[in-house]
Amino acid sequence: MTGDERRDQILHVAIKLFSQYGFRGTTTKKIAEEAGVSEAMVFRHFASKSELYHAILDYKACESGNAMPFAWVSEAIKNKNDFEVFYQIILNALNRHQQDPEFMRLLMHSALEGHELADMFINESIVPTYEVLSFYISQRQRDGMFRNLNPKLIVRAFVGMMIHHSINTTLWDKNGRILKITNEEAARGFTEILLNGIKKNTD
Amino acid sequence: MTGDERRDQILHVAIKLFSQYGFRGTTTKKIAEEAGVSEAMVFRHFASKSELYHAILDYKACESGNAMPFAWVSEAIKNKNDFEVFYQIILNALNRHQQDPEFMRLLMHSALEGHELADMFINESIVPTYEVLSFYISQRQRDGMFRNLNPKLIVRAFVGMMIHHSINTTLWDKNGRILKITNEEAARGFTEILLNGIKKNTD
DNA sequence: GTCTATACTAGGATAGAC
DNA sequence: GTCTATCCTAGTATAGAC
Repeated sequence: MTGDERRDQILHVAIKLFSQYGFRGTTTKKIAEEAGVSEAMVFRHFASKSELYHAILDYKACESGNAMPFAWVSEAIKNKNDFEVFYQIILNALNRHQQDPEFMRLLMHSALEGHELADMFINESIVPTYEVLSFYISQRQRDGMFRNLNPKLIVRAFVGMMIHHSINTTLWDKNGRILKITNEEAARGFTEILLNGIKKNTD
Repeated sequence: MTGDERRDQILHVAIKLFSQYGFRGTTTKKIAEEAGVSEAMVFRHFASKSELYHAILDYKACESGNAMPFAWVSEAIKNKNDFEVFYQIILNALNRHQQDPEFMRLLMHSALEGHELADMFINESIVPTYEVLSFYISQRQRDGMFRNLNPKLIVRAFVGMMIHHSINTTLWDKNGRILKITNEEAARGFTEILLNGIKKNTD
C-alpha cells in the first residue's frame, strides 16, 4: 500500500472510531489494530493524535459542501413558495444526516468535548439557517401571510423537529422501532405542521 | 467532616465533572483535587470509578421524580384541554432541564458513551411521553379535532422542539445570544405552532 | 478520616532495525 | 513502508502510617 493510501485508510478508521467512542475514548492502539498496522505507522502518518483529529476536520469540512448554504432554495425563496422552502431544507438535511450518520455522532462528541468541529458546524450550518429562515419568515409576516410569532422561535421549532428526527433515526431508533417513516414523509409532515402552525388564518 | 458528608461532597463534585467532561474525560485525580482531598479518599468512599458512576445514577434516578410521569396533566387530558396538555408538558420539561443543566450534559455523554443512564432516561421519560401523547392525539383525531397525520410523527415534532430548545438554552446559547425568551413564552409559542399545525381547519 | 507513597496498567509517542 | 521494542506520562487503585 502506498503512503497516501495508507494515510487515507487510517483516516477513515479513525473517523469511524472517533464517531463511535469520541476523541478521548479512542486509543491510537485501537486505530492501528483496526487498520491492521502497528501503532508506529499511525504516528508516521500523523504526528499526534490531535493532528489526526484535525485531519478529520479538514476532510469533513471539504466533503460536506457547506460552502454555499441554501443556494438551492433561493429560487423557492424568491417565489415565496413557502412549502418548497421548508420542505427542501428539511429533506436535504435529513438525507445528508442519514447518508453520513458518523458525522452526527462526531459532531455530538465534539460539542460535548468542546472541540472545534462543533463550532465550525454551528457557524457554517446552524447560524446561516437561522439567518436565512428568520429573514424569510419576517418577510412573510410583513406580507401578512404568517402570524406574528417571534421568527427565531419559529426557526427553533423547525430546526428542533429536523435535528431531533435526525438524531433519532441515525443514533437511537435506527430500525424505526418507535417511528418508521421515509425522509420524504417526515419532511412533508414536519413542513405541514410548521406551515399550518404559523400561517395566518384565512377566515 | 463525617463519612456521609464527605461521600456526598465527592458525589457532587463527580456529578459536576462527569457532566462537564464525561466519564472517560474525568480523572479520579481531578475529582479528589476539586473535593479538596487525596485520591485515596475517593476510593475509600467508592470502590472504583465505575461504582461512583452508578452511585450518581441512583442519586439522579431518585432526585428526578420520573416515577409518575404525567399525573399532573391527567386532568387536562381528561378534559381534552389541548392547549393545557401540551403547554404543561413542555413548560415542565423546560423548567426541569433548566434547573438541572448538568443532567442534560450527563445524559448526552451517557448516550454517546453507551452507559445505562441514557437507556434509563429513554425508558422512563421519553417512551412514556410518546405513548401518552400519541394515544391522546389519536383520540383527538377520532374526535375529528386533529388532522390525520401520523401521531408518532406529531409527537416527534413536539419532542423535537422541546429537546432542541432545552439543549440550546442549557448548553450552547446560555446567554440567549441567538434567542432570549422565557420558558413560558417558549412553551406558549411551541404549543401554538403545534396545535395550529395539527388542528383540523374549521372552515 | 485522612494523608503519603507506591504499585500497576494503559495510552501516547519514539528509536532503530529491516 | 513496516515492524518490534521501549520510553514516558497519566490514570486507577492500594498499602500503611498517623
